[in-house]
Amino acid sequence: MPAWAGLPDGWAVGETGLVPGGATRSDTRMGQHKPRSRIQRQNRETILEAALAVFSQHGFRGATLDMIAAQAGLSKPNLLYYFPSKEAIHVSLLSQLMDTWLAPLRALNPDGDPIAELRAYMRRKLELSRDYPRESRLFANEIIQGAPRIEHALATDLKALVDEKSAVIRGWSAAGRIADVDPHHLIFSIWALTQHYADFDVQIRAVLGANRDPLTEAEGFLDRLFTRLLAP
Amino acid sequence: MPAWAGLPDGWAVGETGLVPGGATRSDTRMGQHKPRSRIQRQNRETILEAALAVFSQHGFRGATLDMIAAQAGLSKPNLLYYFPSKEAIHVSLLSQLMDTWLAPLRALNPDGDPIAELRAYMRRKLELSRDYPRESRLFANEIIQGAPRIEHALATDLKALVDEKSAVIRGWSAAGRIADVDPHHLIFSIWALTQHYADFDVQIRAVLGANRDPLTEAEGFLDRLFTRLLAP
DNA sequence: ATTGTTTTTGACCAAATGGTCAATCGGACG
DNA sequence: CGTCCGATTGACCATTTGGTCAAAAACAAT
Repeated sequence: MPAWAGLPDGWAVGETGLVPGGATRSDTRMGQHKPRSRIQRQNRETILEAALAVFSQHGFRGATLDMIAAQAGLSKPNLLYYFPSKEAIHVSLLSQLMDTWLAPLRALNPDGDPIAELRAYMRRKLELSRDYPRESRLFANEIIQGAPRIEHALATDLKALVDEKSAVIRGWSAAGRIADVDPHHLIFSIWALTQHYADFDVQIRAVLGANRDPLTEAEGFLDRLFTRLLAP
Repeated sequence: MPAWAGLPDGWAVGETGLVPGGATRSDTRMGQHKPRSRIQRQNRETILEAALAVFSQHGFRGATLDMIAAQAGLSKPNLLYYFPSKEAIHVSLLSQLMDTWLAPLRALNPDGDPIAELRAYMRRKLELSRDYPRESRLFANEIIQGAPRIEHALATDLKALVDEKSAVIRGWSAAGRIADVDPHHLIFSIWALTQHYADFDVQIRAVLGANRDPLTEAEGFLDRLFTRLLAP
């Protein structure tokens, strides 16, 4: 199963999945690509799971269809029976990822307690780093290389969401309920600090040495950090 | 010229540069690979500069010798006259980079004012993100993919340096001159927050929209953040 | 000019890689 | 049992790519 199964999700968005067999779906309603057979869903999931492992570790170009096929336990032509191309697999992963990735920010409740809400947001993002490091690295790889495949989503969906939540945070500042910090950079700092523990995992473990638990320690550290930063 | 020319550097370390021509250096002292002709130094620099641009944008496997050759204005066989392989170019870049990258931490002065020292460290790292984003991304690419080529340096050189400076910071905490925070995670937070502005540049600009200057804003934000975090 | 050395490159090569295709397999159903 | 259709794959292909090599330029020293 895909790693993000059972998350505060919402599917939606892109999903560039062309149905195998080539034939156009007889379904008239647009965007209704679901009716795949049991075995099809199964294999698509297997492939995406394998592709996640390979893409996140080697990047798009570093990954080969053979690697993904081997990891999935399928033949290469069989991969291409379920996905039209290597890029389609990649895009499919990215579009699923976006939702999972933004869910924690979506959940920021304007009516909750400001500091509690922001700390909860940070903690949820840290949980993603702990539980879904491969997804984090897949995303990081894409952004570092200039986000060729998701730049548009960043400038539209992501920007809209961040702007919306920034307004909320600005309101909290104005009301004196949290310190007066730039909301955008506050959000960036949450991203940076939490994702760092997934993306730079090797480095962190190399520096800390074995028998220390980076993610657990991070929780305490970051909690203190944001508490101090946000105190009015 | 390489982008990091004129930095608080120190060369040293690896430098896996085999001298073209195949002949062994007559120099008896080990590690003395320098005596290259003017044109050789020139072309090696041109190649490394081009390779930095290409590797940092496409990752190791995403980069091709043809891209690098084109960027450098040289023929592909000519590249391989100056470097034995694609990997040698990459390693050469990484080993130079390590020094530049760690210089700011090395400069942390145990006898200075704790908060001023740590803020200065943060600011120097942020300057690296502003002035050498390609180097930052090259490094990030390598770490994300498991640091296959520099894991050893991380576990030895880097760990040693961080441990050393951590002891200093712990001393400051114990003396009540800064708040009691875990030194390792404090350093990680500086890395995360500053490098994020280089590595995730596209995302940040997409979210902030044009006509905002991320790096300048970041300086103020981060200064406030660390001031609040470290206040005893 | 002549000779010797360093640089440069066009032509090639073998391996890797994304993708195609015709043929085969397998199971559901009549 | 036989038919049909989705699933699977071995063989194959064109292109890309890291790397080689022998020959040609450049250049230096006499």
